[in-house]
Amino acid sequence: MGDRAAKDALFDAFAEVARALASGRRAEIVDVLAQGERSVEQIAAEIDQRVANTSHHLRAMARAGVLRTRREGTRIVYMLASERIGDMWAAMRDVAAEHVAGINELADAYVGDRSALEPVSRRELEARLKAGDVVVLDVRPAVEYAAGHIPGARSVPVSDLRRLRSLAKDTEIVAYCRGPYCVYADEAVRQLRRRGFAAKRLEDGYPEWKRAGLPIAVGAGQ
Amino acid sequence: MGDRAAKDALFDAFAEVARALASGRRAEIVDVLAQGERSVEQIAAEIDQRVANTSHHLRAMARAGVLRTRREGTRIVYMLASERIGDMWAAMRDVAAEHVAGINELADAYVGDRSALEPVSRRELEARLKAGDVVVLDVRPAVEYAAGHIPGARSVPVSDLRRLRSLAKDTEIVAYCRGPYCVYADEAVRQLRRRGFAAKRLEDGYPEWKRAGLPIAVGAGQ
DNA sequence: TCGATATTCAAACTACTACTTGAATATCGG
DNA sequence: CCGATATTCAAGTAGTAGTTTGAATATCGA
Repeated sequence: MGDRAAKDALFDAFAEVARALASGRRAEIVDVLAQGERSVEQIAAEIDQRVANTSHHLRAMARAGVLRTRREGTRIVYMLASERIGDMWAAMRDVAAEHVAGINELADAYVGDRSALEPVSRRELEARLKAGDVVVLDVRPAVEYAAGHIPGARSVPVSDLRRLRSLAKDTEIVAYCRGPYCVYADEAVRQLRRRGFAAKRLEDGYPEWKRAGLPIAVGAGQ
Repeated sequence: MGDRAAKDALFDAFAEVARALASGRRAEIVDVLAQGERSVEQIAAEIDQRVANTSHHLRAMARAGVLRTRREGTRIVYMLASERIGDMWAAMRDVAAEHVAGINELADAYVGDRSALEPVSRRELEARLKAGDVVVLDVRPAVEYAAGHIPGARSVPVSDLRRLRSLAKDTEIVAYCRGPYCVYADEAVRQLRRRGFAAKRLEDGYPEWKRAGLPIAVGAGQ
């Protein structure tokens, strides 16, 4: 007991969890799976990688314990092993946002200039939802809405946004999507503003809302 | 905006934070620094590594943003960049405890058999501290006690435990140390029991107590 | 300024990791 | 059982990480 070899082995095991997220592509995978389970092919498409390479990453992560699989007919569906993985990913992202030099420049390069988008905090959105003076749009793909969304939000994937007609010009709109580094809500807000609506984005996204213990709704509804 | 290269760069930056903890030795370093700042030499001693190698790890971690340094005369003192690093380490450890196959066997191999030690939860210790029917011992080195401890706890490093005299045989003792995988409290409980005391250990340690937002005290006192 | 102490650098070796390509395996619908 | 689809395996390459050794640098106290 207490010898160096045993201690090393224990901490190596802890480190394996970090190693499972210690590559940009694997971080992307966790970010995608935080929205819900996906097949290998879907994940490969989202992270812009070959299927074989994606499969390799997925298996490694599953071996490390952070992912689980389920068979669905001919395809294998991967998912986060538990919600605690999402907590860890959020902690990691927050640490990066706080401490990694240049992360803001990288974020800007990816999401573009956000200064005009006036992000709304969770707390503020919660209050305004209660007051009922805001229309909330979930601009993620419809399957993600169905897997869970903010109660009262309407599902309008960015791709369908043009078809949106039934909104008074004077109602204020808040759009949300996958998280702080997701561009769907940005795109939606820009488009809505061009059409004359008063639109803002939620500062983060659905997973953060859920993680904060705020009420959620599930199903295709609305 | 939104192109693959920018997205890859952003997520690579997130991954760098994970990479900073993706080795057993670096995980040990975070675990040590969660107790308070340390010089390179002290850290090297705690993780049983050469100073040069330790320095190498420390610099890499500082470059990634998870550590900060301070000069103190001839030595460089390293510390966690912020408490959020500790949160991330805790999330990582919890994920490992929940999902990594064989982690319990590795932990047993390191800390020995704990089944007889009857760990006490934070909640329970809090209640019993309020009721005043328990003696709490902080069995970490004295400097760590001084950097922060549970209010009302008495500082008795394991090495000094033999000298402890002034305790009635019928008072119940709860010992705590650095965390769930720290062996000081285990050793203390075993020793106290051999001497006829009713001793148990806190299930985790001081950092978890603090992270849970429970009251803490600072200073050499008592 | 000089010696002692603490830390970092440089070079070298070994081992591992990410990604690609092409083949192999498993399931489903007919 | 067969073909089509989805996923995984195997082998190879290029690049990166962990550790060791010995030298270099920086600060302090005299």
